[in-house]
Amino acid sequence: MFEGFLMDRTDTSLIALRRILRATELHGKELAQAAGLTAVQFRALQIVAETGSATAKAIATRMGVTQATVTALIDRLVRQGMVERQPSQTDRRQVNIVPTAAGQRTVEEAPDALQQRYVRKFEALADWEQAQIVATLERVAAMLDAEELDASPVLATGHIHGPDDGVAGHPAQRPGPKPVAG
Amino acid sequence: MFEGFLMDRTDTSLIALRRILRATELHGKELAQAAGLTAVQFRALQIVAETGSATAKAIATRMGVTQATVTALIDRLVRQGMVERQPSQTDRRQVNIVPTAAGQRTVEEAPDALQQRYVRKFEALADWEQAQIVATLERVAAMLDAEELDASPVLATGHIHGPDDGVAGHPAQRPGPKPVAG
DNA sequence: CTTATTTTATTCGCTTAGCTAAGCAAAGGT
DNA sequence: ACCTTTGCTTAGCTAAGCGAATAAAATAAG
Repeated sequence: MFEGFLMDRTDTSLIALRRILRATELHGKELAQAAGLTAVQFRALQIVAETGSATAKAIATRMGVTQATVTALIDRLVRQGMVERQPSQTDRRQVNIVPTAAGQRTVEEAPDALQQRYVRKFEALADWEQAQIVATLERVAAMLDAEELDASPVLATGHIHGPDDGVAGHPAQRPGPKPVAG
Repeated sequence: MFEGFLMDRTDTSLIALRRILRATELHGKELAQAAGLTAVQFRALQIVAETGSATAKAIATRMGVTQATVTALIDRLVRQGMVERQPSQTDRRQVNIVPTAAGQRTVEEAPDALQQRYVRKFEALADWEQAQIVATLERVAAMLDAEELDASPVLATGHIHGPDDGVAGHPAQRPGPKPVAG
């Protein structure tokens, strides 16, 4: 290959990618700060609020962590009055985590500046431009995640999709992110 | 999913974005696991190895955390034989963190599967496709990060291409993202 | 030159987040 | 009725982060 400029383009794309990551990373903190919760807590609350109720298992799967982690996480959310535990009647092993009024409000009122900014700008684009962006993003995503990899719209905070988006699918592979050992 | 009517293009693009984030997130763990370090540790080691030496302050600034955090982080890297502390002669307050041979090797040999996969696929694309991807990614990045945002190629780890690709630059501004409160 | 201020790193105590391993209780199978 | 799986919790550990309090060196004032 012509090392010269071909390489340059690869670099450029990597850097753009990095900017995207960085922006989202910072956004997470920003958003959590505004809501008075940590990013992880907010994420869990979001999942709960999205469907109105979720089991610990479901949350763990969605977040890619173990149940034990979720237990502690929910403890904190309960302590802050964001969610409540409701033992399920259909299956008494399970516990349904439901948002409190405050929790629901928190999620709904979260500024989510980043996404709003993005959405605003995206929707201001011409039709063909939008189409092109979608096509490219999907292509890049495919290049990165190689195998299929559950892409539930976790980024989507409020509004976006309807209330009862089943979300069911969730191959739930990736049993545990298995982070490094000590 | 309900791509039918509920899923407009904005949604689709957000989901693609989310896939990209997710892939990178997982990649961080993967990479760290291969290197025997956590993602954060690896990142710090990377910074140190990049320039051959860095003060705690510099690392803190680059990573956007406090010095206290860096101290503990470096402790762990020292314990693992990845870096060493070398008191500076020019300014006896500061401590230069330098990589050990093992640490240097670790950074250089890090597989960085994600990036390699991406680069491989990217470079297999037709010329116009590459150009289009670059243009779109930059556009999206601009939509997301709005303001300035030091976009140094931090993603670039073992870096596929040549040994001495510039990379130097690093404005090293970014006074400190002042991460979320606790 | 002496004193005050700022800078750099560390230590201490605490919180969040993550894991594994053990355990209990409810559902299901055979 | 007995195992087995499933769902959640507890307990104990590590990593990562913070702020506050030092300690020591480098600067700035005086």
